[in-house]
Amino acid sequence: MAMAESDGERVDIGVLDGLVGYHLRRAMGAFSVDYARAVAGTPMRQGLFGVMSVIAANPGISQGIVGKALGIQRANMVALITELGELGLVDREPSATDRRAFNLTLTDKGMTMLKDTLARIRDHEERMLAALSPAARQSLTATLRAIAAVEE
Amino acid sequence: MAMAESDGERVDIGVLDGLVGYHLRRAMGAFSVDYARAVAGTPMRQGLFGVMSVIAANPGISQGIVGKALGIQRANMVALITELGELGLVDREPSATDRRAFNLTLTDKGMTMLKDTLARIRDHEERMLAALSPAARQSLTATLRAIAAVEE
DNA sequence: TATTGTTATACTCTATAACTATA
DNA sequence: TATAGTTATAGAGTATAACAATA
Repeated sequence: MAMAESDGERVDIGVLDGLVGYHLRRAMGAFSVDYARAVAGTPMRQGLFGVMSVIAANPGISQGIVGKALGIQRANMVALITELGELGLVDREPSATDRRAFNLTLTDKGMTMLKDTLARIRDHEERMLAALSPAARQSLTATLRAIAAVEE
Repeated sequence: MAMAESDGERVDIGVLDGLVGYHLRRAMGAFSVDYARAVAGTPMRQGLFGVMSVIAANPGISQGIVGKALGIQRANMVALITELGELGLVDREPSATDRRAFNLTLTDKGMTMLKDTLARIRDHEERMLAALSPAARQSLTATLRAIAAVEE
């Protein structure tokens, strides 16, 4: 028990095996590796895709609100939005009501990129979750949502 | 539906909400924040604790095997082992059978640190998983293990 | 005073390539 | 020739502090 693959052997990882946080970390790692493979050749990192998804669902949204929705610090949003602008995926127009803020929208190119990337991600998720029944997937999502909500 | 907290409002995050990878990311983020709080004032980052757990379970193990067990690259193990050595938590002795390798063991201080940190981590996990039944926690662990195992 | 976007900075985790000394 | 440990380096994510312009 409490083993991890290593060559052909298995190594006891000790108390770590009883910790949910460890398995969460490893699952995240596996997901990230396969995500990177899924979007290889495109500039769509996880953060960029997330931002685009929120903008698509809320045309004209400000970048501060996008950041809050995704748990991304204001300071870290800047480079993401700049990059999406340079890629021609997002338009940034001055807000008519608040001269400090910008209204973000996806360009046509951005909408196409979002759709294409989503298809790649759906394939990727199917690979990662192939062993899970639809019920198990829903249960997993609900559980992860409950965990993420623990942020007093 | 597909909302995320933001001030007092909720913002539609779009297609992102249907992706398990997104929720995995957010759950990991919440776990990491609370982990950091749990071990504040100690040097026990997640990686260091993991390495110590494997060494404790396998006294005399080499650092390459520890890395393989945890999915940590050889190159990235070096700084971890160096740091644990400087903290006086891990002993590194030359292997009698392979002059390239070192045998790793926890010092007494290391064993105490492992035990103390484990207590903090158990409290932290209890906080994060309070809403989940024992059955739900077991199911979560099994699911995460299955996902992490998808690494052809 | 508070907020939006910004710059600068730093820490952690992860990844690859190339070296050395051994095997 | 392959392996253990190492060095150097780079990308990505995340965190804080401080500033200018605006509210």
